[in-house]
Amino acid sequence: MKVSREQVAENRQKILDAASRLFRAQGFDAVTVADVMKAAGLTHGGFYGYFKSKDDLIAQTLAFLTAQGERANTDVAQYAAGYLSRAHCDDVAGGCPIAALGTETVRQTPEARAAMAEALRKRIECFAASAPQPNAAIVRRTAIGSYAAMVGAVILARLAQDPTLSNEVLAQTHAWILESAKSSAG
Amino acid sequence: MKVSREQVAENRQKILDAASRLFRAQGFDAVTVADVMKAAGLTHGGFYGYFKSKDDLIAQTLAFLTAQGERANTDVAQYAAGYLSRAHCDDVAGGCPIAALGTETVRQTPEARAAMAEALRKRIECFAASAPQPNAAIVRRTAIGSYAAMVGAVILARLAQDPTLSNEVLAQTHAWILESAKSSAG
DNA sequence: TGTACATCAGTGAACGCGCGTTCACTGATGTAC
DNA sequence: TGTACATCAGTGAACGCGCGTTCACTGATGTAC
Repeated sequence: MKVSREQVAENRQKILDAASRLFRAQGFDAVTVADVMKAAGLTHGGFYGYFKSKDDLIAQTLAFLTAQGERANTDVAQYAAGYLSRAHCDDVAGGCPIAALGTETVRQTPEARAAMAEALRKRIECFAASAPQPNAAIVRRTAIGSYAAMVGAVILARLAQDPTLSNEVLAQTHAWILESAKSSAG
Repeated sequence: MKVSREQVAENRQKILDAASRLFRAQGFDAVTVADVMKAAGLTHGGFYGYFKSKDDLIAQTLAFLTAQGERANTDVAQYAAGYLSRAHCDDVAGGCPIAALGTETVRQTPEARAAMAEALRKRIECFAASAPQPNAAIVRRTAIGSYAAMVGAVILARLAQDPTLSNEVLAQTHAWILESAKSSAG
């Protein structure tokens, strides 16, 4: 049955919310269109009223997800403290989309990749803009190096099966980033 | 028809070789058992004479792949130069399995994850063992931080659609790693 | 060394299943009067 | 404001298709004598 226009807008959000959590938790291939619709409280047949295809859903979910991430914490040190916490590492479904889906997104449609590429560009600019250093080249280097280390560390920490090693990867990378930022600032 | 024992051993290598390239290039889900067997010059029916299941192939391919990576370059700086080169970044099919399959391996069977976890542990130990520094804590921190940054940088560089940004991520991360290693050594 | 036979690696058709996608239908919504 | 009707969001059965996996069969291998 037909539903109100407000309901339609709300349902769209619910679908994107459900998809963004499911994709991060299980990956693009393991999540079915029916899974997403069920998690949003709908049946699978209605899906194509909202999206052109599953690929379209993937692209729009990544755009939705990376747009959310922009209410940002601009300071590298502060961002790193949250990013490299055990809580973030354990929360795959609610955490950074690049750390959850980075390697598989490389093989998705150009539309899907564009969302990630844009998020990356903005994140680096955001870090660089918030640094107090006068030397722009060093600021940019620190922004890029720190961000790469954060993303890599969370992926490695999730791969490590030994909790001790996993914690060590997070903690040591965190310390390393803080030291590097300090030494290039001084 | 039956084939010689040597041929069997050779076929097994061909299957693992084909799988290791295909999985890195296309991901675990997009590659079918038939694709792998065809690339190895066989038909799909013979697959189950070699492996228990597709999951078993995945686990054994990762073990095969990470065992290969051990003929290592132990020095961080030298390793980073190759790892952060454009050639390595462009060669997804032949490059680092963690950079190609890291985020999707987190969701694979424990056997598959174990291969990656073991490779990670050995890589860190290898970097740490080759460092000249007397302070073991700093050595380990540099090993972990540098490796995280390398893995993250290649994933980010592959995600960036703009070649300029992609190159910048590789080059700046490389410079950042060299600087960090120097400043903690001095 | 030669011969006869059991073994078993490889083949390709077939299976079941679950996926993305389509579609005829339903009934609440929202518009026209 | 009330009524009549066109619209269209949502439903669930159905569709093709491709996947992982199985299996009866083939014929070269390698062993036993």
